[in-house]
This record gives sequence, structure tokens and C-alpha cells, in this order.
Amino acid sequence: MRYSVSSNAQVRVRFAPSPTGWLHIGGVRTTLFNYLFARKHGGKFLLRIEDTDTERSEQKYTDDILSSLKWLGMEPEEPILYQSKRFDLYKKVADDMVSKGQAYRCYCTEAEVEATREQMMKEGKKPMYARTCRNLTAPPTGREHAPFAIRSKFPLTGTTSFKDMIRGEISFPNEDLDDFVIIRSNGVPTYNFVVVIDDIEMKISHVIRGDDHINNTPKQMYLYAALNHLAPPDGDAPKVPMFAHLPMILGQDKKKLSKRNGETSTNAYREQGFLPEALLNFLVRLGWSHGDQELFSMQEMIDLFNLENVQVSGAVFNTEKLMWIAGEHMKKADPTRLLKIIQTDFGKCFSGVSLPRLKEPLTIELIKHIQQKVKLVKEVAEQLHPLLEKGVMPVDSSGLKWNKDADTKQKVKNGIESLIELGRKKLLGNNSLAEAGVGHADIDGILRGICEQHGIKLGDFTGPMRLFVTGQATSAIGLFDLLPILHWSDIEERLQACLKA
RNA sequence: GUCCCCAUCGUCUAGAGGCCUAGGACACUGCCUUUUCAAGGCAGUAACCAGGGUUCGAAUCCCUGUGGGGACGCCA
Repeated sequence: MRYSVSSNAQVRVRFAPSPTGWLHIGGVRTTLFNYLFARKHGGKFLLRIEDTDTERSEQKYTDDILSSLKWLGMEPEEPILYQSKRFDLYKKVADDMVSKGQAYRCYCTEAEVEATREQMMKEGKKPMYARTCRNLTAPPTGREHAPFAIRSKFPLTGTTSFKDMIRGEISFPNEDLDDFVIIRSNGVPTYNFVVVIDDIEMKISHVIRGDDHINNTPKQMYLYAALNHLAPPDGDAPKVPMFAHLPMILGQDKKKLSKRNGETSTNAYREQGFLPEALLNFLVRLGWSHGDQELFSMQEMIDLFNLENVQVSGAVFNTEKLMWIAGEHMKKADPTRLLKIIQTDFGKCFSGVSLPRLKEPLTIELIKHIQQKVKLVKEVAEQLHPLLEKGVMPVDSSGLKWNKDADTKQKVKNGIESLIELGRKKLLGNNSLAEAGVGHADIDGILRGICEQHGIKLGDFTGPMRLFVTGQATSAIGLFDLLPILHWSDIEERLQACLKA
């Protein structure tokens, strides 16, 4: 909160997800803060795939992370580092630590370790490894050829502390810290180990991550000290990066956001039709603020972002606010771009419509109006669908007010007949009234005129028309705007259907 | 249980000792327009976890308590 960035160091940050699940929305927020920080300081944003868990890592998840980041517009600026390709290196570093007495071979079985852990829990202590093998000079008898893990030889006394850029000084008594495993008995390295090796090699200047990593930091501090010799000789990278631990994103139940208490998959938001900039705007306000400002363009986020204004406590993921922000960004979006997204992501919404109709300029005109009222791209597509259909569509007219009043019903029909006639006259051989120079205000005048002439209320008149022309009782586009845009032939067919209702 | 972190309206937040009878936003409620719908405008309800200090003065600093969350893996 109170620490600023030293100006001469090159800022290099990374997002380091493990491909064991779809890109989590919390990961997107972490990425966003890293990305904004890099942009703001003229640094670089990098990506590292932490696929050391060979059991659970899957290619499809890596693909998902990559495609989601691309969708969000936050792509890495240097080649992606895959940890699974570097096992040999990690092993060598670990062996080196063993030979220097910074780590040791542990011959305990998982069951043995688990047993002591449970025992300590019962005694009211923090469950830790009993350090059985810490001072061994040779393998225990009978286990000479047994597989062994490699553990860090973490100091037993003193304290380990670091200065968090968001929270200030955080320190841990060393006696509470474990001799954590750095290489599993199957030879695969663990997270806390490789993260340090890679951050050193990638010359990461600032580690910005979720605060669930606070407790890992002292372990990593130990490793930074032990692996100091790995730091690049050019000295342009800090020996130990600065840390900034971001508050968690919480579900409605105030617990860490997970599948159980909210939608966590980034893809789901894309499929629902959120604009990426809307999602990002919502996410940036979860834990960060700039005075009273709520709406930010990507450029504004970059210009305004800073770690000083990052919040310390967790933030509940609030879907209502997301929806509001989505609507605000929708209003500002370029309609041509919206059409493109509709075509690539929401083609399925157009069953029964010949897609070439999407290319007609009238589509853009329709989108311009629709986007003012809806929040999601999918909604734009759904609103567009019936409008682009040729001719009549099935409608449910049972809810119409005129069902209760035969007199009005007849008057409205008379009015519609007048409208059809008038429309033809105004069309002057064009496809649509708009092409003939008829606009919103003209339609307003025409409809009001007809209502006056036939002695009906505007609301009674527009209700049935809206239903038959849009196929829906309510629509995201006003009738006054819609009538000029659509092909008059389609409107006429639909109004004829209305007359028969 | 142990360690770490946190604590302002229901939610996101502003707040860096006096500008705070605590501001904005979402949501909610009401009103206006009711001569088009899911628009727009206006207004309102609503919070400094508790107790002790420090200070002329505390939402803001300190301590304690309470509450919440996170971490305690040969997951990341």
C-alpha cells in the first residue's frame, strides 16, 4: 500500500498458472493486475505454465489458458516457459543444494510423514514433517535402494520476513516453517522450488499473486538465498523480487471463489456474451479503486493503475454489478465489432436465418439500437435473430390487451391498414423507409397521426405491432427506430399476419 | 488446532488525525415521463465489529478481544 516502484529497475512480471483446470476468473484478475503493472511501468508481462503436476496437468487446459488470455487481450511478450521441459535442470539444482548442505535426502514414506502430521495435529501443534532424515549421513539401513525425496534444510531458529508492497512487513518465526519437499521421490520437482528457479531465470522483478501464497513466501525466501548464485550476472535484476499479495476474490458466502459458490471459468463468461473489456473493468474494481471512478477503458486502467490503491481485504464477486458494467461497455462498443463477435461466437443463435443477411448494412443499424439496451453480445444476437428472419414468424398473441376489447381491436387493425398504405407510399421504390429518408421522428409523427385519426391510444396501437414485427412483446429496439430500418416487405408481411390475428 | 492475513452501507469501495452530521457505485424503494417496450431523470433507505488507550481532536495511530478468511501436501 505504501511502497512505490523503484524507477530504474526494469519491470518484469508473470502469470504462472497450472494447467489443471479451465482458466479461473481469479487468475484473470491476477493476470490483469500483472499486465496493467507491466504496461504502466513500461515493463514486460510474461507467462509460465506450471505443469509440474504430471498427474493432473492437461494440454486442453493449457490451450484454454492461452485462448482465454488472447480473448482478453493480455498476451505474453516473450516465449512461454513450460516447467515440464526443465525437469533435468531442476534436478541438478536440487542435487547441488544437497551437496552444499542446503537440502537433504528424505527416505520417509508418505504414510510415515502423514502419520506424524496427524499426531502433531492431535497435540495441538502445526502439522509438520518431523525432520527425521535431516541429519542423516547415509540412507537408513534397509532403505539403501529405496526412492527418496529431497527436502529443504530450512533454518530452525530466527525469523523470515519480507516487505509486501500491499501489506507491509510480514514475518514468520522459522520454527513454524517446514522442511518442505523440493523434489518428490519420483523425481518430479515441486511448486515452491521451481517457482524460485524460474523467477530468477526470468528476471522477474515483481511477484504479484493471490494472498493464498503469503504462506509460501518464506519458503521461497529461503530458496532465493540458497540459489543466489543462479541470478544473472548482469545485475539488472533484483536478487529477490518485490512481492505484492492480492486479496482473494470471494463467493457470496465470503469464502474463496470456487465452482461451488460461483461461476469461475473464464470461458463461461465469454459464452454468456460478456465483452472482455467489461469483464476486465469489473475485475479491476475488485480490490482496486481510483477514487469514485467505476468505468474504465483498457487505456484508462493502464494509465491509472497502481499497487498503492490495491485493497487488502477480500472482495465478493458481485454479479449484479458485473451486469451493470457489461451494459455500460455494451453501449460504447463499436457495432461493427459486435457483429464480428456475433458471427464468430454466436452463429448458433441464428437458426432459420440465412447468415448472409447478417452482412446487410441494416444489421449494423439494428445493432446500434439494440446495444443501447442489452448487456451481453449474446443478447444482441438473440434480439437480432427474429428481426432478420424473412417474412412472418410465429407469435403468441394471447397476452395482447385488445383481446379484452373488440372495438379497440378493430380500430387498431384499421390503423395498421392505414400504416401499410402510407408505408408503401413513402417507400418510393426503396427496400426500407430509411433508404427513402424516413426516420424516427417521421414514424413518430405518422403513428401519432394514425392514432388520432382512428381514435386509439398510441400504446394500444404499438403493442400488437411490436409483437408481430419483432416476434416479442418487448424488444430491445424501439418500434419507431425499427420500422424505418427493416425491409418494408418483411414489415408488411408481418403486419398482414397481425391483421389476421 | 497452529501460523499468517483482514475488518466502512447487503455488495464493490472513497477515506493517509480535523475537510466526515462518513462520499460514490451496484442492488433495492419511491417519484417524474406514462403520447412505444428492457430507456432516461430525480429522490430515498442503508455502514466506520467491540472495548481500552494516544491526542485538544480518531473511521483514520496503538493494544486487547471478537469475527471472518487463508495456509498448514511428495497440489499449484
